Amino acid sequence: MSQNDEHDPTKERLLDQAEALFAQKGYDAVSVREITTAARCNLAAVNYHFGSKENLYVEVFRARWAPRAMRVQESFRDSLAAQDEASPTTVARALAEAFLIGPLSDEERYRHHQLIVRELGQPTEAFKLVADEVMRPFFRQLADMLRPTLPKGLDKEGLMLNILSMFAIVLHFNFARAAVTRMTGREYDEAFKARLVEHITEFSLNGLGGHQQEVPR
Amino acid sequence: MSQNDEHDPTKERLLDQAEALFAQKGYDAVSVREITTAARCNLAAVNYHFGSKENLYVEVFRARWAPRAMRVQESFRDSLAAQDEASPTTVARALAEAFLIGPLSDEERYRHHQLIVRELGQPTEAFKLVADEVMRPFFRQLADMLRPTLPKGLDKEGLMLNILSMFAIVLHFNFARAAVTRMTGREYDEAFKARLVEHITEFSLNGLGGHQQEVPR
DNA sequence: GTCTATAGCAGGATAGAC
DNA sequence: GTCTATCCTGCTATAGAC
Repeated sequence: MSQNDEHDPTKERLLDQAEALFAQKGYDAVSVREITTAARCNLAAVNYHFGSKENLYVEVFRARWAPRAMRVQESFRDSLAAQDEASPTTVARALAEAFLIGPLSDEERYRHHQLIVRELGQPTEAFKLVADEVMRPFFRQLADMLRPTLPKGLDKEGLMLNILSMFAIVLHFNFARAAVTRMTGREYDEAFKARLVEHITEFSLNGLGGHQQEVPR
Repeated sequence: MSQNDEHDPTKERLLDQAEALFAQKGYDAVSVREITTAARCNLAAVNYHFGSKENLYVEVFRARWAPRAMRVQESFRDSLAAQDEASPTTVARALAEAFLIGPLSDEERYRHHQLIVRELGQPTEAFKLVADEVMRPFFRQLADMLRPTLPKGLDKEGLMLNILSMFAIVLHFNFARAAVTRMTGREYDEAFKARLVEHITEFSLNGLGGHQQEVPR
């Protein structure tokens, strides 16, 4: 915590296991004992390295969650850069791809979205970091990309609402897997994820309206 | 629990306070002591009336959450019935109105969405009830309404994905108030909720595409 | 930096008086 | 049906040996 922040193996293991458990069960349902056991270290290690359980939670966001969010954003920008222009179509598709397929493993994606959705509904100390250093800059980029291509009548707030809605869908299909599987009967295999990317792209562009035409790639 | 299920005042107060607290903090962060104190009754009352804390949680969904979901669905059907036909436009608008304005007080809406989103992300015993008795029948109704009006090329699964996406947006704007307020700078007053209904209707119909034209009422 | 041991308190649940 | 008293387990955090 004090000087050599990275590469203390115990600290790293604690962050890994804490993230997995906080994501899976939520902050209150996880005990420090559970974390230290999973990290194969001593009970006192959390307090030694992070000061408190709460601090460890915030540190999970700083040291694990936020960097991973950056990887997703980079993946998004990369697949956009491969396109000729940033049309709403390419932006919507790149967004869906980055968040549903993207650079993360299934396990990482699961953790990532469980953690953020919990923060969205019930913000804690970690939310400042999430909002100010991750969401706001990314939404600003998206707004800058989309603004020139969308109708003039759309004000700044309307643009933000559009972005939030696209996000809502992407988050939901990652977060509510259990419910989606239950309602569609489909597991989250590669085929279904590809199907979801198609759907999200299409819905983000045309809503219920435009299911006739193909979405250009 | 055994015979006269309703109208035991203590039991009712327990359900009310338990719901409020579970919604606000999540199951694990709430203690039985906290609930019984808020309900102005004895610590032992939870175990007497519900057998256990976990059972009380499930009972909150059965006796409070599900009936309220039914009220929202009725409100949706009522505002649709006032329309000439169930076009995608009227369906989308009625959905947004039912969930964002609808028959619920702000407090009820808050509880309702906190509880369901928690279940969506991390299903418990209560999820069976939510999925089988509330979500699935409602989605089926929506599908029946929308099917005749949408393009023929849309298969059953595509229709379900569209419905899930509309839901994702509606849930998100109720659940992630804190984040939405942070990103837009707007409080959830009547004006903003009306704005959100417009946005959701428009986005559900046309996505990013159709912001030029007005949405007919 | 990692360990053991333990303080100190809060949790769910129950027994039994009323 | 409601209460008090209490059991027992588990929790976070810390002190101090190594």
